[in-house]
Amino acid sequence: MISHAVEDYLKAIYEIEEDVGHVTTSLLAMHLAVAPASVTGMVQKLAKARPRLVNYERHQGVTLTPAGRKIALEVIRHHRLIELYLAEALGYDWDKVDAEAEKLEHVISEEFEDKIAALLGDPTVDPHGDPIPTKDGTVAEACRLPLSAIEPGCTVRVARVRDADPEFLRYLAELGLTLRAQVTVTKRAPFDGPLHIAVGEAGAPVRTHALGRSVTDRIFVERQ
Amino acid sequence: MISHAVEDYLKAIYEIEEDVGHVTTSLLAMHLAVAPASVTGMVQKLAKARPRLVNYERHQGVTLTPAGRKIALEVIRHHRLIELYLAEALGYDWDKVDAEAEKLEHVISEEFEDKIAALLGDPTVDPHGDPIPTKDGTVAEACRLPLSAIEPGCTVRVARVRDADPEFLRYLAELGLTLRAQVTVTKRAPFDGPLHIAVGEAGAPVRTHALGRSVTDRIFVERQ
DNA sequence: CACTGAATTTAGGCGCGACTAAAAAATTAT
DNA sequence: ATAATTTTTTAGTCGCGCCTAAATTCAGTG
Repeated sequence: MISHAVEDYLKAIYEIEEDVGHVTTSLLAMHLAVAPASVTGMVQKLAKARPRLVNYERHQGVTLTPAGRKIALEVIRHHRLIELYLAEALGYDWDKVDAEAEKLEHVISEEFEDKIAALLGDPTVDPHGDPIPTKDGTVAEACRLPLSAIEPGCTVRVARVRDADPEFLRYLAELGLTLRAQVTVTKRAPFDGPLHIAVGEAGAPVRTHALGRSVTDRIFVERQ
Repeated sequence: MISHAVEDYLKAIYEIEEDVGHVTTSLLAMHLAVAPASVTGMVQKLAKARPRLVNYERHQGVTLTPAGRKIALEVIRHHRLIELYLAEALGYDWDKVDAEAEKLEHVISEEFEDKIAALLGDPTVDPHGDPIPTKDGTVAEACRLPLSAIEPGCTVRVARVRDADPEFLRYLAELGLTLRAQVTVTKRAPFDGPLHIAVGEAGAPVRTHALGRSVTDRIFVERQ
């Protein structure tokens, strides 16, 4: 039996690997809100497990083995399916879904997974635009074009928000910057000045904002 | 923070208290699939907790304190709401809902509870006919009239099935004996002979069965 | 190349909730 | 009333996942 803790470690390793590249003890410790020494201990256990779940050599960081990656993706699939289900079926706001999914992801059965996936029509992204891994363990390439890189004059759509902080998500929602919202970049200040944007669909009231990099770097968009 | 284990103990104590009357160490051990010594240990802890969750004196059995009962009822409310939600919203068969709810009951938030309760229209019974405690901790009197006590000639409705065994529940479903099914008792054999019944609504095809006490004692009915 | 500061690992421990084996208490039978 | 049986409790352990404090190893600088 795989414990919840192990699932959390594997998921965290996958996520850090994905958006930092190299997984260190201290990054894992921060991500999991645990002391670095605890991470070392657990990682050593995962490396000794049969089948091995991670590759580990002291001071060299951690990588997932195929077996470890498989489990990580199953948990992430659960997480993102549940997030979407909570939003679609129960009317959750997008800032609340992460915390609830964090707990549910470890306990739902295969049957539950299949039922909500079918009910949602085998969706490909969760409410933050993160891709939902398929049952056989493939993940679509995530959108990696930050709003901060868009030239003035371009119109794009919000495709992904890379942050789970409820306060940040509520802030974005207030600005109208929800998933699939249309955004036109009107002006880009030199250096690291704010980005001026207009949010809204054609024909609907448009709201304008000036946003710093800490915001625009976390919003990924797709050209239309 | 209340652990899942503590919640399971309090729930088990409540359930045994309800349908046996006196809660002994060994009954609890069986119910929880745990060694009797483990029960003694945990019960002593619950009795020392602040606020005290159970009343306990060695060799005298256990009872819930108001604080313990409150927690037990919250967990049971979760359990039964989830069972009904799984059946209604996700199309689960009634033999599968218990196992899934057993895991989910410990992790859902208040918000989740409220949302599914509202979505189900504040229901009063779960798919097995067990009453769902209200949020303020009141429980409707459960139906206590066993099918085995019904006189030949009487027509009743299935109001509650007091068994969580999936195999048993599938067996009942096969006979047509689901919640709210109409049953007419046609003949009662002397002593502990089988009870002859006819299952089905007026105008619909009726199926007849002969059932032993081990079955008819677990089915509770209401007169129409 | 040695020094310094940061990151990582080792060592030792703790609380939780389970276990087994053995003692003690309660219940039932003689 | 006492002996035999069952139930319950005590005593002592174990694995898990976390902690802190104290080594150790790494990486960047003079």
